[in-house]
Amino acid sequence: MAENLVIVESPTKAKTIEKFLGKEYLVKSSFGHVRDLPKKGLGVDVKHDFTPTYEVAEDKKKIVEELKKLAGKAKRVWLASDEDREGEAIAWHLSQVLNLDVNTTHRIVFHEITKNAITKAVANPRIVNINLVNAQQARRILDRLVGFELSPVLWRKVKPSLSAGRVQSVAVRLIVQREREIINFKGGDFYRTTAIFTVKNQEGNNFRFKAELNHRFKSLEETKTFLNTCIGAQYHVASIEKKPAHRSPSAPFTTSTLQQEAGRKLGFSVSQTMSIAQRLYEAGLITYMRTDSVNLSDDAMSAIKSVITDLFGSKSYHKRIYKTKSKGAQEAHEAIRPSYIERQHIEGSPQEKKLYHLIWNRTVASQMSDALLERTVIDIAVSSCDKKFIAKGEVIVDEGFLKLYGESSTALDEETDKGDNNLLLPPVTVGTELYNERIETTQRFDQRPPRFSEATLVKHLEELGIGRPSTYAPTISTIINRGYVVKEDRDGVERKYLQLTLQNGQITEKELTEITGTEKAKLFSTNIGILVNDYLESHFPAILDYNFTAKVEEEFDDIAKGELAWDEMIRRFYQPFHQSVTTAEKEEGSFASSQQRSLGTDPVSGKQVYARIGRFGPMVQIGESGDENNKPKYASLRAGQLIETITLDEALKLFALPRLLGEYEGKTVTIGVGRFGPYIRHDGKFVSLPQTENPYTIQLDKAIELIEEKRKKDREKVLKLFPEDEKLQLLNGRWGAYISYDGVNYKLPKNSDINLLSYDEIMKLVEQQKAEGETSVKKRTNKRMVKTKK
DNA sequence: CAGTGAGCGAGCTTCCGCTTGACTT
Repeated sequence: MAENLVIVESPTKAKTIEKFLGKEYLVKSSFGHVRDLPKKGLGVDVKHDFTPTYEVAEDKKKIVEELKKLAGKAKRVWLASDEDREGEAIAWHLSQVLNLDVNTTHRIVFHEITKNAITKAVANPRIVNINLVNAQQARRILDRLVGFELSPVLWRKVKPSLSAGRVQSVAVRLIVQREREIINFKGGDFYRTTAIFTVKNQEGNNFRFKAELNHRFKSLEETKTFLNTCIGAQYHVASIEKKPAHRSPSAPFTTSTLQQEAGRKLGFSVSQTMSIAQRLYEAGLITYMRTDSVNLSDDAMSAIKSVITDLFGSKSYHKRIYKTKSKGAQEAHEAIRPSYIERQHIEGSPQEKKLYHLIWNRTVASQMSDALLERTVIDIAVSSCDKKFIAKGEVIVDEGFLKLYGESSTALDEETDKGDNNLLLPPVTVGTELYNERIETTQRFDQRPPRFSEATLVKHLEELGIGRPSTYAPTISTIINRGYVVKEDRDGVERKYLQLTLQNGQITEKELTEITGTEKAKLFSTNIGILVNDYLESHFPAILDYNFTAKVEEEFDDIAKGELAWDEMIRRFYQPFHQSVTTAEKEEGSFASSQQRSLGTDPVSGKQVYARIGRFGPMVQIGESGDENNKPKYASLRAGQLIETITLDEALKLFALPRLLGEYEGKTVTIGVGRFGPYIRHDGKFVSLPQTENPYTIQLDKAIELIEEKRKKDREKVLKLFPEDEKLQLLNGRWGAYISYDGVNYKLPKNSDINLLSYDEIMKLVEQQKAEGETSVKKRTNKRMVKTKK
């Protein structure tokens, strides 16, 4: 029996450490926090010094029991949870549930998993730092008070089951505010001018290159005037400037930067990145994936040095120590890096390989030399005016770290519009005459602010110090599950633009079209997200303040230093906060109806048209609510439509469907639009409208034609019927024949001849598959429940 | 794949941070 019990947070970590410590040490994991406030109810006695009630959660009871048993047998227990606020609290909770004396129990920490660090830690134990624990308690209690007092206000004033919190509500606010910036964006247009020049090089060949005019024209007239002055003009090199430049590698990955880069370079979602990283971690291939540290252990540093020297030579090595820039970083771990730098390639799924490769490259590149560049700028004078064309070139003199890790634009938010950079420029001297092949001026438009992707949202939250590495992915899930935001692709729209070309002394004008505003996997605020945000912003501005977290973090720091009592801090916060909750609860009426937007008057009835959120979601309404004799008409908004931006025309269109076309076979024919697009409804059946048909103008005869077509298809679908039981049918589907019984589909064995199968044989197949299905039915209903919950 | 657009009816929902499962498709 081992005399020493060491408790860490992660089971993977436990396995690794056990190897370093040897036989006398048993290393176990607590699987994170072991106790917490109760799942239901506030769990904080606000009347008595905010005393918290802690409980061991149902799913933690087993592990706590096991640890208790082992702790009882061990001679000495070492609490080795992470070296940060949460880790210290885990150690303290452990001491409480395991009945250990908190004043004598050994507390050890290490922020890298190396033999050296661990033996050093074991040699230098301390005891639990109660001030740090208190800072965590304050954090936990504050979050509980905010979340569990604000959410019920939303249930009463907006809609049941909604939620609000210090982190999620600010995340939603960022997205809503950005959407408003986009709505209010008034971009102008301008004309950008480029020219193609040629010059003979030393070998006598023509060298072509591009240059851009140092002026953007505001109108078409100005543009034309300029082009006219260029007819017959001469061009020569006015000046040449060569400048060395350099680029440095980025720091090794933290959780947030890994999520951003995996999103940009590999197209992974934030949660995808985390679960792939988790697998790599559990396989012992990378260090811990939830970290805010950019630090590398000494062992790793020297391994990186030798790898670089081996692969690229010692000239490519450049030792660099990175410092974290993110607010509130706690740095309990290392940066995310390969566990063994020597392993450049791993076995695994394609995704695992890609992510590992990204981590390996980033880590090694972080210790490599700068990339050296030479930037050349050539100014080209125009004989007929004082404007200049500027040709820019960039040549890489020494790749440095770029050998491994390609340029990553730090400004994730901005679409890169770097213009045209030539890789090479001709070897010209000042005064050289240039031949102008063509001048092209193109209408361009100011860019609206970009929408958030998952990764750019994480980036902004991190910059504000809001949320932790372990919560970025769950926070995104929460705001999507609550319906505050949706993640989707949206089609762009066509936009026309002008292009003028001057060639051979002739100016030609062309109108071109492009697609603009296409969005892929972006976060869009919904109507309910906007409404909840506006409610919280107006009633609880202090919580929604982007600096709220930063401010309370300062106080948590004071508590950690022992300069402030945690209950005193909470008291000061709670008094005004609770007051604002009480005030909000006293308010009468529904917030949603107070936010009703008037769109104008309906030209048919002359009544007002409104948009707002109703009982069943966002809608438009013609006429006044509460008018008993003249009830208003209602129509739901379609997916993607916002109360804030819907126009009168769009609103009126919503009332055009469902449309009654007439009767066929004594039953009405109507046109509607549903989840899968426009449809014809007749005799309880639905027929999808093909893309070519317009639901607003289609006529009865065409609809009947489509109904008959569908009937014909359905008839062809039926391969065989059975007189024994009309619920049984053999049908022809996309993947061949199948059985349909009582509305449920079943498979036919491959290569079965449907003409030979008897009724009894087929029913046997149905019974068989029904029985097989039983086991998976539970799963299926589970899935459905999750979906409806969303 | 409807159309709905209250107010006496019962009880529930919710936070943030630590950790990994348990299911298949």
